Amino acid sequence: MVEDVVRSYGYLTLGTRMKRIGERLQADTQKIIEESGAPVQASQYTFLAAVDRSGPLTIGELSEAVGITQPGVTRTVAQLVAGGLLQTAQVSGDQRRRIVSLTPRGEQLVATAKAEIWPRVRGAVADLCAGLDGPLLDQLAAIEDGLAAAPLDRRAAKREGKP
Amino acid sequence: MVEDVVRSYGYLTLGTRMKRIGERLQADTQKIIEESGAPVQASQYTFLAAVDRSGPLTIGELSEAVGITQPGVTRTVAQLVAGGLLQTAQVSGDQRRRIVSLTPRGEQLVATAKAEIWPRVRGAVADLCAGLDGPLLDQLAAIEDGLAAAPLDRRAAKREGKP
DNA sequence: ACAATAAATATAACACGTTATATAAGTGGT
DNA sequence: ACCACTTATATAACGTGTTATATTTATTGT
Repeated sequence: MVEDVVRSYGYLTLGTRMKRIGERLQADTQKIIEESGAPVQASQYTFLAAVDRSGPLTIGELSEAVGITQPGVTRTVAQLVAGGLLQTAQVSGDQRRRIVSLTPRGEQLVATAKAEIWPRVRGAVADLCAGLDGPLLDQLAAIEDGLAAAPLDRRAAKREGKP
Repeated sequence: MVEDVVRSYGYLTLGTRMKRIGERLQADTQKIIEESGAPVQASQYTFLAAVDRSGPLTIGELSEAVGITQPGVTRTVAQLVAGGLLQTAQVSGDQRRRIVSLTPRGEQLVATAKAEIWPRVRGAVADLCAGLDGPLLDQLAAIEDGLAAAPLDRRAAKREGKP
């Protein structure tokens, strides 16, 4: 067994470590989403959720809302438009802006996600993080250990098996 | 001002959020590295640190040590070999394995990093995380706010200005 | 009114992780 | 000895973020 350098180095490698945990969580979340058969990537839900929550937004506003840079938003929006979940329209009076909104299919997908998928994800993460407290690095270690012991999708299944 | 959806959604978007914070930390770290003129990406330091810490490792062991998948390791090692910082050798008795070790230049780069760069990064992150405690989501919010107020490279500079 | 500047979005090139699969080398049972 | 299986690394295709820059449309100062 080789030592986990990222874990051993503490604050020095905090960025790498948080990114790594985030990717792991997203991958696990993706499995939960796939069990439900929704044709969406975990990261794309963030976009749908933003428009659902705040109403139609321009590309720039959406960029602020989801916290990624504008080129990233432009691309993901294009994918979701191609998938029939989002649509864009021009703003009257400013030809530069485009307003992004949910299509009927997008609305429906969000409604289903709200009812069925998001609660499972939230529950699984809450299960993972239950009782966490104290120094950040300790909590991160607990999350890593927790994920190794039982990934999110297993936690979601378990919670529904015996509520 | 638009609402930050990832932050508002709590546990549901924890993966996205941790990934985002990790990327931000790495980007800030990269700035500190560049001030020192080292020809290395932040994420590549992890590889050098692993070999430095554990001695020569196979690709597979390195994959465990840095916590990323084997294809990712193969690629990054190839880049560092091309950059003259790592070298690989065959294991006698098993032609499949390759052993990765530091070149003299790699050794020197690690020595410099240990003396000059890593302490600055560690100090800046420690400054950012000073006094953090309590629930995970609160700590993440504090980190986000802290980074917005003063990125890591500014914290590193400040600490050296008035110790 | 128009030239210069600013703002919004698009495009290109890259970084760095993933999964799936190919290739080559060892191992074990008959 | 050899066939089947396993193990170690390489390669390919993709996801999703970034920065830098181009393009198009507004805005502003003279």
